[in-house]
Amino acid sequence: MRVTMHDVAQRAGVSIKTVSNVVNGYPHIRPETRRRVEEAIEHLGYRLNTTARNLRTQRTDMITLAVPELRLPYFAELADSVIRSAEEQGLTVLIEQTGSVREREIELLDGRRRHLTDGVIFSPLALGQDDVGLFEVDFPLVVLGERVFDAPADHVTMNNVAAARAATLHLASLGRTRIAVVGAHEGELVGSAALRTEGYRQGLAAAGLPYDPALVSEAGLWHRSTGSESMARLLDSGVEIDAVFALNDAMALGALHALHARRIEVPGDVALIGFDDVDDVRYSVPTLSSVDPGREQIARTAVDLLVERIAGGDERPFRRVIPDSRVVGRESTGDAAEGMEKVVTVQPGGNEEIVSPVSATA
Amino acid sequence: MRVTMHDVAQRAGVSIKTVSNVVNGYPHIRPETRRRVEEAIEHLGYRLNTTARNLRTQRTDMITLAVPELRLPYFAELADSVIRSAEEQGLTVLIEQTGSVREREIELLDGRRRHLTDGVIFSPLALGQDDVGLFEVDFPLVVLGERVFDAPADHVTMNNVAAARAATLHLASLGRTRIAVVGAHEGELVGSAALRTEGYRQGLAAAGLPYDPALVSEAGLWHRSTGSESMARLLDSGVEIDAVFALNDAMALGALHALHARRIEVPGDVALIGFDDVDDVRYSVPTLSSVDPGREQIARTAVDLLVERIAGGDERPFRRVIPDSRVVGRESTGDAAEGMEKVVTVQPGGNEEIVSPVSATA
DNA sequence: TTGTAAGCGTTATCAT
DNA sequence: ATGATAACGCTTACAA
Repeated sequence: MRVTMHDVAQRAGVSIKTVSNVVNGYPHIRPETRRRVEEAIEHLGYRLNTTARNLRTQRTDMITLAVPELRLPYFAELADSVIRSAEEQGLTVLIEQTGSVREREIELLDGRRRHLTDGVIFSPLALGQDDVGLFEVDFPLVVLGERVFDAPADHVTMNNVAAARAATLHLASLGRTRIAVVGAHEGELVGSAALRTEGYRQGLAAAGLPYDPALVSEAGLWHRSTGSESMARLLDSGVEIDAVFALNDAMALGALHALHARRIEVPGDVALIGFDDVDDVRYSVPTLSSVDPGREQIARTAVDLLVERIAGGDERPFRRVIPDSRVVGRESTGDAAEGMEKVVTVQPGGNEEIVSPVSATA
Repeated sequence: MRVTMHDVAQRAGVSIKTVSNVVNGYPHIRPETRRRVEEAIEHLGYRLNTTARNLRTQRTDMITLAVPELRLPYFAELADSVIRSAEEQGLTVLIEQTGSVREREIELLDGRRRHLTDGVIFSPLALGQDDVGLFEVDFPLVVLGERVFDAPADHVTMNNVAAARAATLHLASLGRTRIAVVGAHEGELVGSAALRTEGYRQGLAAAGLPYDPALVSEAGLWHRSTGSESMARLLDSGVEIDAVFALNDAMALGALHALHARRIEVPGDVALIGFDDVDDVRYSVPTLSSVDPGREQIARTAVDLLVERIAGGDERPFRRVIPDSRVVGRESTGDAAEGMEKVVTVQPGGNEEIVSPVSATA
């Protein structure tokens, strides 16, 4: 059988409590006692049983991160950042892939796995504003993204409208007047697509450009393939275009691919900007301008909020945090080359921390 | 306080054992009893406490996947595949990022977290053949990659030498004679770099081309940035080049970037092939030829082997499995465009399953 | 400073 | 088909 604290205690000639104290770094232990215990631990190859501790303490020191898919670079990088932040707080991260499947996202909230981790950071993609009721859960929860607002939970999101507006203005500032959008979701009122499209319209208006529906191209899932297809459709439609705002970087890379296939020069013929500022865009040909939504800050904030909730009980109201975002100009909008990107902060002060009117109930 | 089985039992007027039976789908229960229990569960909002179950059953139904970094697309995609395979077997995956830090990799093997999950799939990057002794652990372990061979554990790896040889021959078959390597590790005898460089040399020999050290460029970590720098050094050295074999895709994308920065045409002036076949390469400009090491199969096999070890005790000898790899020709080597890649399987039958001479001891 | 004993919420054994 | 009860390995009052 496995070695337990009892075995260690026996060999060291002390009680199990003393072993526990040593293992947990309790300070008031006679050096000689500590030495004997440590010797026994070493000799027997004892390992603390985390499960037993978790049961007793009612904590796991694990948190769940639920994202659609790790193969999407944005979420891989987000996961990386969350894992690092969690580690600094002594937490281990369990990753759930929902695959953007509605049932899986619902399962996540129904508490079936309530006792597996101390809390959940959840980036929904299938659920929407209508499902806001599902977010009233009895465990610590931090919501990410733009699908659901005013859920009874802390929320870290981004300044989508303002950032998209800035991206559009960045294209307009190059003198481009036929600015297309790749990745729109017709008819949607919530979510990244709706908000970024709204920002695009505001940007056009601010630049004095007309809004032309023919310039807005749809894409379902925001992958490279759909971006490529969405761009291709736009080009095949024969509409005149001199700039493209892809609503995320994956689609921007796909769009770049489609443009290249038709021997259209970027940024010569068509300027291009994406959204997310993933690692990829620094090494595409040409390098891609993008909007950095403050991913690092999102991850850190989410972990911090969750840790507060886990530790502090449920006394404070829910918060919404919006990190700073920045437009990063690279070659695809004729900006500086590697290492010399042109960076513009979107709406400084936009990261105001809004205290939600809903009070905690969890 | 939280709702436990006791509370459910009380409300349903049965014993706790019966509740447990219902929860675990034990078949021999009177329908009426089951109904009452289910009503009580529903009414009280009871959730099974996984931690308590884990303590009692000595299983967690979780496995650990330890990779260097999720932001490296290869590992993000591997993690995705592992999570999916694990899920099919009812397992949850805990991801550890080692950051290729030696101490962290050692910690992983020292069993400190022994009881957190049922087993570990480990892709080492800092440890090497000299550390093979550390792999003698008392928990189920599957090793991935090329850093360590003949460890006392199951091992899923790839046919590095043969695949690199095939990649090199693919370049030679285009009539290229000055084939460079990006990403070599001078002096190393184990690991992907050494094996792939060896395959490169074999490929040259098979094509009747001389080996020229001036064509071999180093890179430490295999990132886009280092690939770009490694390529740049090669170009700055003035040596004549008409093809490049980048030892992974990240570096290939970096190399593509460096080539473009110097207005060198791919594949016109220089043909380029990478290794890993990550999603990225299908959407770069031009699309990138690569070697698919069978990532899906690697993930599935690793999970299967681990599950066997967890379930079956330790009776069978350790196995080494080598999935099929394929050379996928795309635009960067003048091959067909999107959707019509030229695919060549490397050494069919190369996935022989070698039973290692070391017997199980775990 | 260290020991004793109760209990965390399950599952498993053995009755009945 | 169901119940009583003892573990699982740890932490934590409370005692000493």
